[in-house]
Amino acid sequence: MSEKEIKTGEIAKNRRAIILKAAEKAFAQNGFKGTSIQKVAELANLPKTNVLYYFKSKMMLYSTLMQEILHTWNSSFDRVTIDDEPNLALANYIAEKMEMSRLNPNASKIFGLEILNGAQNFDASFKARHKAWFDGRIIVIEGWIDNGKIGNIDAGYLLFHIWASTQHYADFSTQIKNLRGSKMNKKDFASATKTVISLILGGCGLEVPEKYLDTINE
Amino acid sequence: MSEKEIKTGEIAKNRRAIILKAAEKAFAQNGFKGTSIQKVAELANLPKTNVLYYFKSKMMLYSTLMQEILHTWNSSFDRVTIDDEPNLALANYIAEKMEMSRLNPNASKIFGLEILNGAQNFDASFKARHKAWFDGRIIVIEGWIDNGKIGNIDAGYLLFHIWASTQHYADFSTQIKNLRGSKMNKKDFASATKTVISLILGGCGLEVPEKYLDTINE
DNA sequence: CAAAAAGCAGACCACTTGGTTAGTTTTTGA
DNA sequence: TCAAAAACTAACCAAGTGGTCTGCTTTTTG
Repeated sequence: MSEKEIKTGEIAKNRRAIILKAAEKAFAQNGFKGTSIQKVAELANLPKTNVLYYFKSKMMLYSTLMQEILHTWNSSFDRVTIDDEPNLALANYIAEKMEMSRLNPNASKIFGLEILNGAQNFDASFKARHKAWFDGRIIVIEGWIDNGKIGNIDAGYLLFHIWASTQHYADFSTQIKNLRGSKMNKKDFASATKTVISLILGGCGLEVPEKYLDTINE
Repeated sequence: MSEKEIKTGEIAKNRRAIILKAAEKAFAQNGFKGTSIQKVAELANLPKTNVLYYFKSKMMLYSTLMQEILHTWNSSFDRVTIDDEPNLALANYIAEKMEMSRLNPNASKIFGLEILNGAQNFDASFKARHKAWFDGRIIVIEGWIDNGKIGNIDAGYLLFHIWASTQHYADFSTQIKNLRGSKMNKKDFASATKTVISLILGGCGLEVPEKYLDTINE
């Protein structure tokens, strides 16, 4: 347990977590190129060399963080089949994505930045898995269309639409805050989630599941 | 016509345009911090000092570019009133935004990056104008709701939804290309535009205007 | 056609960058 | 108790950063 392996002691785990948290904040604001190790170190309240002690390079730090983020990217929609009801499956997926934007905006931002600047740091294997997931979900949605559970719509654009409208609440939180006058709280997110679900399901000609229906006094 | 003013000769205009084009590309990929003057110079095929001859600092270059981008941000929706038909007004707005994503993806990306990293380079006056625009549009949409032209919906979230789903096609073009297997062409954009319009208008309970209806063989 | 203005670009500067080395201090487990 | 392992960090380095200065060339203009 020495030399080149990742340290697993208590202190190491702790420090690595602190550094990753700081890195998440930094990378979310300025992307990979725009973030310096020094900046991460400051946010973590550690000397720069300490950061490099735990992560051998900036790239290694970024990759580790990206790995962690992608682990949290799973959702119940992964396991939806043609036998499920599209309105509930889609509504749940949207709600999950909105919750992700609320609880983990920095992870969303990093993911968004990464794609925006060309997904240079996604390896081929991830891209392939992502495409396989996408293709699989398309098949399910098209199955719903075929057996009349949902109106005719381009399944790919529908997925893009869902990603866009939910991720927006993380990526553009600054703008939203400026325009609304204050940061969105949990209740606001619940309300926004209902609106997004209502818009998209309505657009697909689906009924909104009861649990996502608007309460009367809103 | 000397000393400190902006040069207005033919060569100057030409060079400034070339540099701005290069800067747009560079900033769109890596944001303000992540972009070096050297990189812009390379893209413009000019020595670094020549870039600094026309723009006195990196910040000045970025500000000029941002100013230009914001000038193109206007749309017919700015002038929509409560007397207009919401379905046509919204459909046109969505179509315009999609066209912007198609023709000017880099501008969209820079705008998105700027907001994502906290809108640090937007001055207070722009933020105020933007908020005034937003508030004005909210009033129009709520007017439509009040006189029954459109179902009850949170007007702010509706606008966010439109921005998100249209801007997505610029910001996430890399992902879209990877998943679809090829870059979206003009026809694909037309199809995506129809889908987005159909989703959002459908979600609002509005009829899609004839000119944005899907053709049969799609 | 010459003087003035504009355009151009190499040399240079202080500072920041990612990263290494080498040595010290702290923790841990037999 | 004490040596080995882990944690830490100051000093340092080469390369890249934004930006200036200076002097040359080209273009414009009276």
